Amino acid sequence: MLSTVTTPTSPADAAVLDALAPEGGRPDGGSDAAETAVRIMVAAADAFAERGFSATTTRDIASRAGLSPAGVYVHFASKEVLLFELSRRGHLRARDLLVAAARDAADPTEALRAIIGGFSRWHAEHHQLGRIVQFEFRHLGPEHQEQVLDLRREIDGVVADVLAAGVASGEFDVEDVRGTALALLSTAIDVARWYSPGQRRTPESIERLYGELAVRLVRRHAG
Amino acid sequence: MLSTVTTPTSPADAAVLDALAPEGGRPDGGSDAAETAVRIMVAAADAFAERGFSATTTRDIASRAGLSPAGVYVHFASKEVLLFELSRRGHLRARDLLVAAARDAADPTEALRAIIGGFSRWHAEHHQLGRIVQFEFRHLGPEHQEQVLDLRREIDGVVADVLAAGVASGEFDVEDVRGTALALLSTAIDVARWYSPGQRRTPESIERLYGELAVRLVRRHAG
DNA sequence: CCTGTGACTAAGCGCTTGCTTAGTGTCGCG
DNA sequence: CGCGACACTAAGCAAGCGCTTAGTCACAGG
Repeated sequence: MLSTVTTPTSPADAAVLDALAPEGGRPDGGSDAAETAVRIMVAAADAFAERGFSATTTRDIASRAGLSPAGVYVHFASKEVLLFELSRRGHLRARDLLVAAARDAADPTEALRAIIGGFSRWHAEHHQLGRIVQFEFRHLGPEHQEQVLDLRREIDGVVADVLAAGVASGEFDVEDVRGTALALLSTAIDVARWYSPGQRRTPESIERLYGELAVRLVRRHAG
Repeated sequence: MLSTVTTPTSPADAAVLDALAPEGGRPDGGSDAAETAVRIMVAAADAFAERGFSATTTRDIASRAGLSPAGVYVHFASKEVLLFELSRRGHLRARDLLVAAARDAADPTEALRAIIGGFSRWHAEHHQLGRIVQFEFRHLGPEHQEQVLDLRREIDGVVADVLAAGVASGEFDVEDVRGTALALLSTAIDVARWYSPGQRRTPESIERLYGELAVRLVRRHAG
């Protein structure tokens, strides 16, 4: 809702760590260098989501990660590079989620429900990372913006493809495919802005509602 | 005028000025003090929308407004107060727009089309102010946040009321009124994030599409 | 003419910023 | 043991920050 207050995000959610950790399961404890890098990323994700990129100091990130201010620079060349790494990993995870959901669905209707519901749920569960991904984009340097834009175009493409497939099969009745895709993505993305944990709506209920609304929006009107 | 070098205020849209200027028409030229205050607000809106609140310096605002750094403080007590004034005026205009659109509509269907279409168009035309209103909220002090929240609750209420009226009249088929209102507001709000002038989509086409999508989303399914 | 008012500037204060430098402690390996 | 590699810290630098202070200037009222 418009009136939802953005509460300070609680530190070090398992969800954030989950979305940042490397692909394969850790064999034992993991190397200390890589572990520290992840701890810095989690700390930065917390701080950026709570205060925004520009209002976050490197000292704040360092102390949340249990390091001295200089310790961050052993693992990341600058605050901007740290933002880019968070943004890149966040986009990758979100894209993989969408691609898998679209691939596994039986028909365009179920595909649309799965991708919009899933994307909405992702922005709730990973609302810290989601905020960074969606709202701190402008603080990336030009070449990092370009790399992120490539990933965004992939995400847009998945949604547009599902809509086009539904129109082709006759399940959907959509005049403006790209405009409708834009509106659907907006509902999911905006979840990251208003969601905060511990409120009435859960990621699961958001997934259900938003998946259903997406299907309602595009279905052929039998009347 | 790319070649215009000496203009202190860069983009300074008429749209921004329009949304910030005082209610009544100016009798003659307007007092110089009030005029300067508006010039500062326009400069700050430009800068906040472009770089974000924290990345904007008071020196940047001052130079865009053609003043020395100290000149800003004659009219505004602090950078935060300036943000609040922009946020407050932006919310007021948006609220007035919604209330008027809902009041003037013939039935709930047309009311919904008017408020969601109009709100979307507003976020395109005033995308600078829209970004500040929607995305810089957290940089307000606690009591200023509270004042803005009151306005947001009014805006939420207008949408929920229209949906409830449509359900009552039988025009709409909506299971979760507040959840659907949330999703509809999200599409409109998110326009401020992605819109930029000079692209293919115009504020008018956005108004038409998003108004129509809103109606599609809630209409009774005759099948 | 003098005086008061108020918009505005030049200069700068105290502090914080992102990041660097020089050095410390601990480790694996020969 | 010695040695290099490397994660990490203490201290600090240059630059920039929000905002203040002391004063200038144009002008209205008398």
